[in-house]
Amino acid sequence: MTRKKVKLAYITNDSARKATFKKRKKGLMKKVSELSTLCGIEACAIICSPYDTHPEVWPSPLGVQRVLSQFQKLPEMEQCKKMVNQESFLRQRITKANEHLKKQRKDNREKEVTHAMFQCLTGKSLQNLNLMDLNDLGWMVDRNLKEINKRSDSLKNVTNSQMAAGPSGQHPSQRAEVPIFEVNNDNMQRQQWFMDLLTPQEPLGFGGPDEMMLPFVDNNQNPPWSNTFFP
Amino acid sequence: MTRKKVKLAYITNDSARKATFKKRKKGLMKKVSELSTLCGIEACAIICSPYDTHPEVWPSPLGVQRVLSQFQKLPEMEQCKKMVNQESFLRQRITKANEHLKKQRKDNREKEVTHAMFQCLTGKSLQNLNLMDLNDLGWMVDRNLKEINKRSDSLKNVTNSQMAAGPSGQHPSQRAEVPIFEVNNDNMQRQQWFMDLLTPQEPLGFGGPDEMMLPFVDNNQNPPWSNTFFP
DNA sequence: ACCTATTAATAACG
DNA sequence: TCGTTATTAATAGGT
Repeated sequence: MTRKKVKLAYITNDSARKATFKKRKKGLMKKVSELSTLCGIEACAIICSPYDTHPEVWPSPLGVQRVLSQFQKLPEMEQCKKMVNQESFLRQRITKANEHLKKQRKDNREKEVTHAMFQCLTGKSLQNLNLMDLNDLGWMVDRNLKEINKRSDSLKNVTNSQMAAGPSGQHPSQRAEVPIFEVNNDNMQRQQWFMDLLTPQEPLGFGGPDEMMLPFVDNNQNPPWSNTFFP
Repeated sequence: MTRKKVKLAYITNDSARKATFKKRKKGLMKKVSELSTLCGIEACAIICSPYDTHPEVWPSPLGVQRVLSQFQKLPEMEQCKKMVNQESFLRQRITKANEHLKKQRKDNREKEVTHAMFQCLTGKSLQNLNLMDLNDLGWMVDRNLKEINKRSDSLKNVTNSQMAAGPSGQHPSQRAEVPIFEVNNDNMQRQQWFMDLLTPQEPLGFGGPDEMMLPFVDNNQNPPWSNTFFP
């Protein structure tokens, strides 16, 4: 799984499949060995392939027999209970993959909005952002301001403590307790600002028709500050 | 394999061992599954542990039986041939680890000598370097000069080609074909320079007694430019 | 077979 | 236990 993310499917190219098989068989044996060593348990692996005349085993045929005997002691029904393994295993992987996808989308969205934010800082117009973009942008700006104020407060506290310990600080009276930036939590006011800003238009993304549009924008009306992606 | 390189030994801490077991069991099953899918072969894994009431298997008890039957068809002797697996497996890993160690030492050495080289560029004296250090340093300086000249030549060629295509370049007559820096390959001359430079002293490393000495320096006499580490 | 860019596995921590 | 993150390990594709 490198150079390119591999598709989990039968490799049709013969030589590639053989190469992969050799590499992965080795890797797998190593893993079994490590698991056994690290956790002090018994385990075995058996790999049958057309590339080898007999099955490859770990740790050794006798070791395999030993492990096998434990497995075969199970009554038939117990063995069948475990049968779901295969299916539930795949289900788990699908679930996990979906969760991962969701997270990735959220991360992507955050990156997009951050990008838009920096575009603003370079003076770019907000005209090309649609309502959802502005919504997310506002949410993120708020979050950032809160973090800045939080950081600012903690720095002030440190400074104050230092001044209390040794009065070498200067102009303590100038340290106000108000946030550096005011976080406006008045949604109605902001919504009005949105309305002033928005002119009827098609959604264009940040950079005109040449740039990618923001994906995953559904057309449901999301009220401002009620985000699909955030928090 | 992360945060810290793990020692391949039984994990004595109970909770840590259990956590590792769970993670690695999952990883192992995934690996078996992938190998089977990608290469279209039959394989199975059986893991016995005190954490589970019955052995964990992949792909399913029936799948295991199928694979097992192939394995058990082997005559006793064939099975025993495979017995060496375990031992030869470990031998291979030891060999590989040693190779890795060797490579790491070489890399370390290269970093040390590079460090020394930059120290020189900041005007630091070479007095504290021993013969082997100077030897390696010289080797590396030469190598770098060669690369610089090579790069210089290729750039010149590009420029010349461009000038041939469109004569917009200027002062072509000033482009000499001599290297920017002359690489001195006369070992005898350099050896003399060494002798002039060296005064009887203990080996001190680069930065005086507070800095680490260069490790892996054996006391055998290496003739200049006949390196243990390089190339 | 070896190399290296890249992804995957996972140890430690919260 | 679960999720996160820094780091190491596995390995796909290329030489």
